Amino acid sequence: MITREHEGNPVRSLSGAVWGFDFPEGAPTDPGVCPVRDVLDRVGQKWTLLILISLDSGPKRFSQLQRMVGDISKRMLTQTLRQLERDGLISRTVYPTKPPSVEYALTLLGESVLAPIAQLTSWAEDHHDDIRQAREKFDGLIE
Amino acid sequence: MITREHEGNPVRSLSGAVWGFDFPEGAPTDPGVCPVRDVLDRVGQKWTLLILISLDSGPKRFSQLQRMVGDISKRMLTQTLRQLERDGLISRTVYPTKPPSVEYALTLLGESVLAPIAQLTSWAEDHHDDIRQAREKFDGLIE
DNA sequence: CAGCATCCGTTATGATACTG
DNA sequence: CAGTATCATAACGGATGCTG
Repeated sequence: MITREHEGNPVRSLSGAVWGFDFPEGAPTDPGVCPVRDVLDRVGQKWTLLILISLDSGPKRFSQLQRMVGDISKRMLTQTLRQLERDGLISRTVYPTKPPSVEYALTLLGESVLAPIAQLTSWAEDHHDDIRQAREKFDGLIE
Repeated sequence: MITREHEGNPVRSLSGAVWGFDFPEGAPTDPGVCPVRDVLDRVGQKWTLLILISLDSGPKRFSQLQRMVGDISKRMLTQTLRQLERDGLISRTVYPTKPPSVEYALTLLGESVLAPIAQLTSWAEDHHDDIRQAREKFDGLIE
């Protein structure tokens, strides 16, 4: 739900029929109350998608992911992996070898989110020419 | 394409068959080269979706949007609208009345992006219980 | 009404060094 | 190997005041 409890505020519903959820006034983007917001935020984060996509081809170890994703720092890799783990999208398994190795893998939930994400990236692929042209036109006009 | 020109870098393709694009090493998230990244960034931005959804029910004026979206500042509303206009997702029409009124509306491109976005928000709706439970479990374990 | 300019605090991200 | 800790910086976002 894109909603926020905001006592005493008038609530007007927008496109509820189309979107399947109500869309009241107040700040509909308050995280912690709005899981849609959470998901959207994750998607927008710099490394989340790259990691999920990397894991789509099977479980990977920490350093393996770091090489696959490219120039991500250990700091951001750790942070993003933790978030994804907390959200239940990936699993983390420690093998007590020496030195230790840790394996990350998509959970069923993590696999399921890749479908709608693929829709979005597919749209981007299909329309990036339109977007590029629109930008050139726009930038040409303002100068 | 989630790619970056990174001269002299070895390029390994990941899941190209599944994702419809190559996914080389280097920093695949460099904006300006990667429209997918662009779109994803927009989606993750705080107000983009709320504005697009608001416009889904028909053209709106500036102050009308500000009321609908809730507590967005004029600054952010202007900024986000400009971006969307530049990307060709919305149109901006100025009516030279006094005082002036400006109407924003979805373009065909803007309408088309709402479909994949609806997929994603729908997924979030369907699975927000799973996510919430995963978080509780995770947070319970680390304390 | 519909902005734009400015200031300023918060958050996101990166670089680097250290550890079990 | 797989992190953690610390520091620095850049991008984001909000508040306010001004203007055609």
